[in-house]
Amino acid sequence: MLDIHFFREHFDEVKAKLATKHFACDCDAVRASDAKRLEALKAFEAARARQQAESKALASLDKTSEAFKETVRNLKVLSDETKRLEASFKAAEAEFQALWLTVPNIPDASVPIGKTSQGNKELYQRHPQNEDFSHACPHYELPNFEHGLDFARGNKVTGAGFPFYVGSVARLVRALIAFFLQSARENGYTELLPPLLVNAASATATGQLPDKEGQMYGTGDGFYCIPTAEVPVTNFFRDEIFEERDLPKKYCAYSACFRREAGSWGKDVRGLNRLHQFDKVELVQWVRPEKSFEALEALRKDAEGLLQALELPYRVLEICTGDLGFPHAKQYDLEVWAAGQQRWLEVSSCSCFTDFQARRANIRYRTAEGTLKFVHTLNGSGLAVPRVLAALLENNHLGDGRIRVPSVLKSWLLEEVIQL
RNA sequence: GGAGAGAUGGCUGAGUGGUCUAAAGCGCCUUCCUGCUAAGAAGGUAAGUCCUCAAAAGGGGCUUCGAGGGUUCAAAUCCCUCUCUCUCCGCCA
Repeated sequence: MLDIHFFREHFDEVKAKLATKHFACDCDAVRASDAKRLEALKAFEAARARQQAESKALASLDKTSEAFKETVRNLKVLSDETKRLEASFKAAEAEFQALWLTVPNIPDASVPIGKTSQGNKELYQRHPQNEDFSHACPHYELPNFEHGLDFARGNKVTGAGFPFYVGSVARLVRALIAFFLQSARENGYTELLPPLLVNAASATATGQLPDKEGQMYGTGDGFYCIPTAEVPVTNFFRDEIFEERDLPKKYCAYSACFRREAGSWGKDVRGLNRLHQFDKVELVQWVRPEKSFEALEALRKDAEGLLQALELPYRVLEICTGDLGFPHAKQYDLEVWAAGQQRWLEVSSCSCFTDFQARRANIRYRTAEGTLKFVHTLNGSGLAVPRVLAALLENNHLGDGRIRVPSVLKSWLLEEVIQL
């Protein structure tokens, strides 16, 4: 969430900036609700202060005296009044909080203005040397594709979007995950293996709730299957206070991710392009506020390094205001080129949330001067497996169903070529 | 799943209706003392929020003793519900 004081004092500016995002957010209603709640708060606190002062005086009176009985009679009236004011404050507060949670983060001034993904800005492309796509083929049309990726049985066992990875493809997936984690370690990230279910408080802290409830699988008893390891990992330090000298904190985690992908359909969803369950390594950082945008660039380089090592062509997009996520202040997407499908596939999203998540998750640090401030949080995929796998299968196809394995994976996968 | 015991500040832990403005100890910070160190002395040491103030400092109000509700003029304290932790038993990868 935002800083309410900043919201009050820079109302017009905040309102204008939020309008460039595509989230429904009634700033005027928020402001009115905030004013109403403050008024109710003051009335309630004044009444409570009066009540407590009299109550303190009562304690020193003889319980059998007439003065005692008289004071109790007065206090009964005051008590009723306080309770009435407290109830109306609580109602106003609840109304405000519900509204406040629907206010998205403010986009950073550097973010390009745009209404939809059409407004995203391609910063650059990177291509490996000796790029050769002469045998490229959409991965779902490769000979014997179903041997390595069994969608039919996944469909039988669970449903659409839950494939089995078989044999050499399963080992390739495992190798990719291991490579991603190893790289993260070399870049200074501490590995976590997180819970795959989280509670509502965690999902709220990272901004999935209440905004994206429909995108998550719920267990029906208060838990949600994580849509990304970002959720458990960012919440790892929820309600905690760092010492300034301990920042930045850098953690990474591999996890399965579960997404309903409600509303997605058509050509996009073929093969590995969009799954309900997929594997991903996530990078998360907690940094000092003045370092966050610098850290975002470094984080993006960490993710880009993986694509370079895998010798995959990719491009970097700067996401515009209209395509920016709810808690995001600034975001880059990395898209890999899938030569068979002739299209770009998003494999990483690197984002700075400024203090928006930290405020919700109550993650602070003590400055050298001893004051408490909210940290800034960042995260980025490093990377999402299925689309990287799709690009490898398509770009590295040797023309006969065999797939060349990038040499960087040789520590985890002995074969230089896999056969579907 | 069954039985029992618990949840208090950075930590340990006292507190069974009103002087709780939460004891005491530990830790930490400041100052003093002392060749150095150790020891000692004095003081300080939660967070959130609202008000005051040009701002900061300072001051004041309110909230918070696992969470929520209730009883009462008044709740850390009594009652109810929930969550979590620990011990024992059962089951189990």
